[in-house]
Amino acid sequence: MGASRILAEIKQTKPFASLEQEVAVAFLKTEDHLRRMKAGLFEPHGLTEQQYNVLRILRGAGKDGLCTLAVADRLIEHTPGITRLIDRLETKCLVRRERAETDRRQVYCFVTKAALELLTKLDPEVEKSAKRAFSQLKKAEMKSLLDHLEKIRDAR
Amino acid sequence: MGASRILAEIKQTKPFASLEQEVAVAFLKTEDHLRRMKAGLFEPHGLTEQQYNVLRILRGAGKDGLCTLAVADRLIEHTPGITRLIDRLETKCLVRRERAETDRRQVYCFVTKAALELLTKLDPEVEKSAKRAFSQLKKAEMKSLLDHLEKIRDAR
DNA sequence: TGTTTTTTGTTGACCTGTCAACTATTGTCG
DNA sequence: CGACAATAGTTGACAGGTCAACAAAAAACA
Repeated sequence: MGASRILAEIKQTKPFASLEQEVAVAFLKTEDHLRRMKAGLFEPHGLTEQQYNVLRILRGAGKDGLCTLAVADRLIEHTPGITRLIDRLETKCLVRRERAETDRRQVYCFVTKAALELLTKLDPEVEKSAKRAFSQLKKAEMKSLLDHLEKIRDAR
Repeated sequence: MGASRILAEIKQTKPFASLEQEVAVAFLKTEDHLRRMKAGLFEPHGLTEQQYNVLRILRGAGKDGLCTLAVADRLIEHTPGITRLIDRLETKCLVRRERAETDRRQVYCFVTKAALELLTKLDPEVEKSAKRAFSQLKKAEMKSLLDHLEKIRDAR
């Protein structure tokens, strides 16, 4: 039953080549599930998940701001996309950019007041959504999941 | 130590609002890790992960082929992208398409011989990659992980 | 000082995901 | 049969991830 469940979901008849491949597919399905959930959360506010992540990072940076690549660094993802991502946030007046005087290569980014208000409104929704997403897991299960995820990231 | 590990990875100082949010971030990091791993696997063969998935689905369908939306259905992801995805596979001569005679709206897709050969070459690599990705997990841990992932997908 | 290297950020091109709108064909129902 | 709805697929537009190439400024170095 456990094994056949994922097989049914992907409409395959052949069994998995290995337990590892079954985990890989289950992971993919779960990723997708969570991604849709989050998209549904942010979309009503005109944000994408990545845009929200950038805003959170910038809120964390406070009024010192952060230069562009430092934002990219803290993001899951990396350099080239960040410029355009922040472009869109600037267009929406959620981010303000300013070239550094000391090092004129750097561009510092700051959250605007509007962004802070939006984030404040989103905070409880994000929390609620996370609680719901993992509502079927007990605390101990979540901890075990955290541990497994860590081990996956540690594999070489 | 467990908790501070992810905090360090995302270079945040504030603790997580909740265990649930910590799991969400850990999940995101792990997704990214796996995605890069797979990209590195397929890229040398000129394929993306999605293209590979489509080829596997079509191999599974055998010489009966599958109509376009049936492929999309079996994919994690959905309709509109599928046309262009298959366009690119057709360009590479890995997929052949044919309009159905009985229902002229339908377009059936088939893997080509070249695609089958490519898949045969990839099979052991995919298996090896999956084994390595989850090499730090014992069998029981993988099963527990499968169970947790299922519970996440079940949450409403 | 002047040349070279590194850092910071940006742009172009391509692939994918997503939504809305659209075509063509088939099915339904009065 | 003819209007209308449903189905299969396609297209356009935009967000994002990714790579390679690039410009500007700063740092290193001879």
